[in-house]
Amino acid sequence: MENQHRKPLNRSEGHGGRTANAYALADQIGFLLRQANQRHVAIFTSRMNEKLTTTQWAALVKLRDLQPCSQVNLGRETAMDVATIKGVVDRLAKRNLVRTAPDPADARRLVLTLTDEGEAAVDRNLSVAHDISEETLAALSPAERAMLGELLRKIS
Amino acid sequence: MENQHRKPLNRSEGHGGRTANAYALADQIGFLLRQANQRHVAIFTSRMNEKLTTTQWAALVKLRDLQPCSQVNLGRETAMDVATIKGVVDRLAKRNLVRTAPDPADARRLVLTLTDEGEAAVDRNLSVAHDISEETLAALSPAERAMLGELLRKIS
DNA sequence: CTGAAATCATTTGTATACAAATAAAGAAAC
DNA sequence: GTTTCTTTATTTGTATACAAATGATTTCAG
Repeated sequence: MENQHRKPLNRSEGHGGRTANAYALADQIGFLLRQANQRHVAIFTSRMNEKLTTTQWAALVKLRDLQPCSQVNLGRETAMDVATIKGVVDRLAKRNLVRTAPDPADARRLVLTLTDEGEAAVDRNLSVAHDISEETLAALSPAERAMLGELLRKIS
Repeated sequence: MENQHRKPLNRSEGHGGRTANAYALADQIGFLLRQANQRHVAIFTSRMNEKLTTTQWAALVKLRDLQPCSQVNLGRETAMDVATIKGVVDRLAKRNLVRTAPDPADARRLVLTLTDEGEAAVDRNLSVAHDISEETLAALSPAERAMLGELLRKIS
C-alpha cells in the first residue's frame, strides 16, 4: 500500500527558493549518527558477555583506570548525565561489579571502586570489546578509521 | 579526591601481550559515536521549535515524503524499532500532527498521514533543521563533511 | 480448502538519556 | 561567624530503544 495511490507532493516547492528535496532525512548528520550508533550497539549486545550494555562497559572500564572515583566524575568521564550514571552505577552495584561508599573527606560524595568480580569482568572482556570495535569498523580501511575518529572528535 | 590516593594499576599488563592501555575508552568508536550523537541532540533540542525531538522530526519529515504510509514502514524508513515508532506516532497523533486510520485493504495495517498542522510544522522547521545540521558540522570543511557522511554510511 | 508462515500492531519489561527540582554538604565571600 | 554560591547526589517525569511475547490478519504452500 505504501504510496501506491498517491504521488509524493513536494509541498514546499517554490517557497523561498529552497525545495523540500534539499532536506533529505537520509543525508542528515543526526540520522547517520543514530544509525551508526544503533548498529554498533547491536554488535555490542550480540557479542559482549554477561549481558553488559555499552554504557555499563564504559563505566567499568573507565572506573578501572580512575578508581577510586566519585560518581559525578565517572559520569563526566563517560559522557553520562548525573541521573544516567546514577542508574548505571546502581545496576552495576546490584550485580556486585562496583562497590560504593561515602567519601570520609566529603560527605556529599559517593566513592566508587570495582569489586574483584568487576575487575575480573573487565579482564575477561577486553578482547571481546576490542573485537566489537573491530567489527563495527570492518568496512573501513585503517586510514578511514583514523579519519572517522578524528572527524567525530571534531564534532563532539 | 579523584585518584589522589591510589596509583592506577594496569592489572592486565603481561596478559597475552596486550596491555590495558591498548583499550582506551576515549578512542572507542562506540564512545565517539555516542558523544557526537549527544552533542547533535543537544543542538537539536536547543534550536528546534515546538518541543519536537529528533525522532519526532525524522518521522514527520519522512512521512511527508511517503504518505500515506504504514506504521511499520515509517519505522523502517526512519531506523526505529516497531515499539519505538508506535510511541513516536502516538505522541505525534496526540499533538494532532499525524493522523492514523485503519487500512481498508489490509486490516493489520495502520495508515499514517500528516495533518494540516503536521504539514505546517514541517514547512516551518525545514530551515531550522538545516541550521541544526549546519551547527553540528560547523567545525568541519565541506570535504570533511562529505567524508564523514560517507564513512558513517559505510559502518551503518 | 486448510494449515503454516509471515506481517502488522500492541504490550510489557529493562536500559538509557536528560531536564528540572530538591536536599545535603562544602567552599567562598563578606 | 554568617550568608551565599557551588557541588554532589537523588528523585521525578518524559522520551527513546529494543527484545520478547501476544494477538489479529493476510499470504503462501500443499
